[in-house]
Parts: sequence; C-alpha cells; structure tokens
Amino acid sequence: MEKGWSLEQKTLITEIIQGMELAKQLRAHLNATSSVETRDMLVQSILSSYEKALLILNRGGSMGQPQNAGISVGVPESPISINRSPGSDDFDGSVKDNQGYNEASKKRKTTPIVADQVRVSTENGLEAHHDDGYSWRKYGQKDILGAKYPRSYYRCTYRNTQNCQATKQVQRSDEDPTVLEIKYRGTHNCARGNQSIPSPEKREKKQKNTNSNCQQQQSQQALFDFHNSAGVNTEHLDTKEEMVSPFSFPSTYGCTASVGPFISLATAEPTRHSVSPFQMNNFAGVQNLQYLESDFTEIISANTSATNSPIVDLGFSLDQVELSPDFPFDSPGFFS
DNA sequence: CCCATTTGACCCTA
DNA sequence: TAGGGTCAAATGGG
Repeated sequence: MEKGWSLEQKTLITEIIQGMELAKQLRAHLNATSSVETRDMLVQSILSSYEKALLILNRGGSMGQPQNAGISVGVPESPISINRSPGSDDFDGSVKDNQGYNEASKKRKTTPIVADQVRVSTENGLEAHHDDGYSWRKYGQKDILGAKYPRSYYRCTYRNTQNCQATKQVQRSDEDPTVLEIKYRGTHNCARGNQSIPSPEKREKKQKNTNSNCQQQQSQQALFDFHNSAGVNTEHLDTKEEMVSPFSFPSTYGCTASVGPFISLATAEPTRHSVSPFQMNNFAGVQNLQYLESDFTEIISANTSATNSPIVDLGFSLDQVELSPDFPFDSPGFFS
C-alpha cells in the first residue's frame, strides 16, 4: 500500500494534500485582510482538489463499473455532487428498469441534470457555440416560455449506434446572451465517452469525421477546441487547467458530458457577472456544474464552490506540496 | 448518398 | 391545460 502506489494513487494523495494546503491557506486568509475573492478561490480550489481525489478514488474503487468509468464523484458530502447516484442508473441505457419507463419516449425526463454555463464569444454573431469534445446531434428546438432565446436539444451522435443516452440542452441566457446555459443529461456510453467501447459494428465509415477523433480528442485537444470555439475566456485559467487536466482528461474526459472538462473550462468569468438566479449557484466561477433534479428544486446550493470568485492565481503549484509519507491515508475515517 | 439540421406535431408531466 | 421534451418527415449540405 505504501510502496506500490500507482501513479493514480500518488495523484490522489497529491490532491488531498493539496486540499489540505489550500485549507491552510484559506485559514490564513481568514485572519488576514485578504479579499473575498481570494478566499472564494481557495475554497474553490479545495473543493476541486477533493473532488479530483474522490474522482480518482471512485475510479479506482469501482473498476468493475465501466459504464460510469470516470464519472462519478458520488460523494454525498461533495458540494458539487457530481453524478449523484439516483441518476446514474437512469441513464445507462441499459438500466431502464425504473418503473419500466422507457427513456426514449417523449416523457419528460426527471433524471438529474448537470447544469453548466459557458460564456461564449458573440463577437462574431450570436451563433457562437461551444464544443465540449463530444459529437452532438440536434434533435429539436423550442421556444421556452419567458425566455428570449430558444432552447436547443442535442443528443449524442452515437445514440443509435452505441446506445449513448447523453443529451444536452443549450439555451442562451436571457440576461447575458454571451452565456450559454447548458444542461447535460445522462452519461456517455459511446466510445467517445467511454474509451473502452471499441464500437464493434458497422459505423466504421462515417466515424471518420466523428468517432475517429473520439479517442484522441479526449486529450487536451478537446480542451483547446473548447476554449477556442467557445471563446471561453480562459485568461485566468492556467492554474485551473493544470490542476484539473492531469487526470481528468487522459482517461475520463469522455465519460461524462460534464465532469472532466467543464470543471475548469467554464470557469472563465473573471469579472462581472450579472448573475442570473440560476447562475447564482453555479456559474460563478469555477465549478459551474451541478446536478439538478428537475428544474432547480434541488439546486445543490450547498455548492460552496459557487461563489462569484474571480479566478486568481493560486500562488502555488503541486510542486510545492510535499508528500508526507507518514500521512495516515489508510486510516479508515480519513475521508469521512 | 449520407448525415445533420429544421420544424411542426405529438406526448407527457406538472 | 400549458409548457417542455422528443419524434420524425422534410430539407439542405458535403
């Protein structure tokens, strides 16, 4: 347990230690006259670290659950409870045992939603879109009551071929048209989302322009694509990127439409935001994704992560975090 | 020809 | 019953 630690485990430890360090910093800042933003940022960072650690733990501990590989950070305590379990089953496509309701019907889905908000550049017109690295196919658009802009409905391109049930809704924010409110439903079962699926059948042909980049693109490339195409302001993201990407991208980027990239990507709002009631909870700064039950009834308001904190430089790096070999990670209650 | 988008209609939930 | 989510035919682009 000590010696044969895998890279992942080391990363895990690093994340945890990082969280501790950040907590210390935060404590220091609480006493000092530091800005609220700085504190918020620290909180964000702490949460991010723990979330990542949990992500790793979850992956490591549930090797036998390919369908959710890399998604679930299903910690109840987690303020950003990514992938809460009630929903994780709903979507598998394979698990539609919920009172026999077929998810493909026109029924309104009541499954959890991951909300995300992305600021896009509209300088080139309103059609700025964001690319999250997945292939989406638009299947509908609706004018929503009380909303200025229509809502677009997308589903994973591989829905039919790989039974990928991921969908997303994109709607431009009323208050700030440069902000796209994106809600994700379901998780990706497709090869893009889950690298393990080789996509056995046909489909070889057209995959050339879609699935072919499925694997590769799950690397940072997707990140950059996203940044660029979305025009997301990433000027302050350097730190965050580094913090997140090392482990979320290589292997898990694809699996949730949300977890990997968006944690850092959509963070981009360093300055103002006129926070819509919705944004209030999530778009603020860093972790602007969260699960919602239908509508916002269960907005994870506990989302401490969601403060209007500009992203500032953390002023530290992983290198500065020293691993303490004696740290009792194995102690059972450590994570609780 | 294949695929993605558009769009009106349909169906379900609240 | 209104509003939201999805279907599926029509259409257009590569």
